[in-house]
Amino acid sequence: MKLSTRSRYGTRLMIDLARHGLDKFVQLKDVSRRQGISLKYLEQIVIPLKRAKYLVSARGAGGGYKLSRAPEAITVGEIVALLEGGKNITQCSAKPQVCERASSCSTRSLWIDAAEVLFAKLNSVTLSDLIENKE
Amino acid sequence: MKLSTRSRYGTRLMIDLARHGLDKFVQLKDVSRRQGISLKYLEQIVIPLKRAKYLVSARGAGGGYKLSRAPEAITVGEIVALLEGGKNITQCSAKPQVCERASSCSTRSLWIDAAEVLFAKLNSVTLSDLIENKE
DNA sequence: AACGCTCCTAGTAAAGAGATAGGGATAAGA
DNA sequence: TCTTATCCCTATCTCTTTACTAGGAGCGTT
Repeated sequence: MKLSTRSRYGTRLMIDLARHGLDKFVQLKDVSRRQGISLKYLEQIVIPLKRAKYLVSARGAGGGYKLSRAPEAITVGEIVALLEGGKNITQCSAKPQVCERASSCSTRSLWIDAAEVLFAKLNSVTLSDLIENKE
Repeated sequence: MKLSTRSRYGTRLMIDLARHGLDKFVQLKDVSRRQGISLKYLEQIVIPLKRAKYLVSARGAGGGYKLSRAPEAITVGEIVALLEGGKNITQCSAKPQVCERASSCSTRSLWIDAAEVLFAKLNSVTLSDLIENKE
């Protein structure tokens, strides 16, 4: 029941871009230095974020990444859902077939409801809400 | 970001006891059969629940377990928090010292708030709320 | 005394987390 | 055109956790 480093680092990466990359491309090298996260690890985390079009990239010297939308239009919930691989807290939420009891299980709908309130909270916070506080 | 089987099985165990063990002791063997969970695994899951006084046991022939409180007085949130080892979604929530950035991290308080709404939801549901539905 | 149950301690296989490593593709600038 | 900076892709590796399985000791009822 712990958030993975992928979600947490991914969120920090996005906040870093929101802080420094509104107009220009920001290099992962710099994010790595500022956030204290290994460059090679960041390179992996950035892939799904790029595929999902949350950011755009430029290759070659002087390249980097920047947000493809305004920070106000990107919620933490979206980032977490993307990097965690879904909005579910249990396997049976999305795939009832993994448990033969799913159809009649009184706990299953609770796990689904719980995940819903969790992501409702995360979706209520945008990147711009998190820029304010100093590093 | 997935609930462990310990929490999920533990919750089902407690519900099973709420259904069948209000007045008498129920054997884990029977819970195992009804819930389709290995007896040996249940024996492990039951330990923290017993230590935390959510249930009482009787040894020897005819022994077993039963709830120590009314089903209305036990919430799923308590069970999950116990079996997951806390109400936190990140390590840094309870132990800021694991991350040198904790004191100034704008995401940390978000992870804490998110865990709070999650457990608020789980705490709003008691065992008796879950007995109603058929197995 | 025999049996049935809880209780305690180990062990273990598989998966996932959290990285590290090496090099290829691409584009800017000298 | 060459060099360099950067993204991009794939593979590998270690460690921890998860999800069990196993064996037997302790205890109490019958």
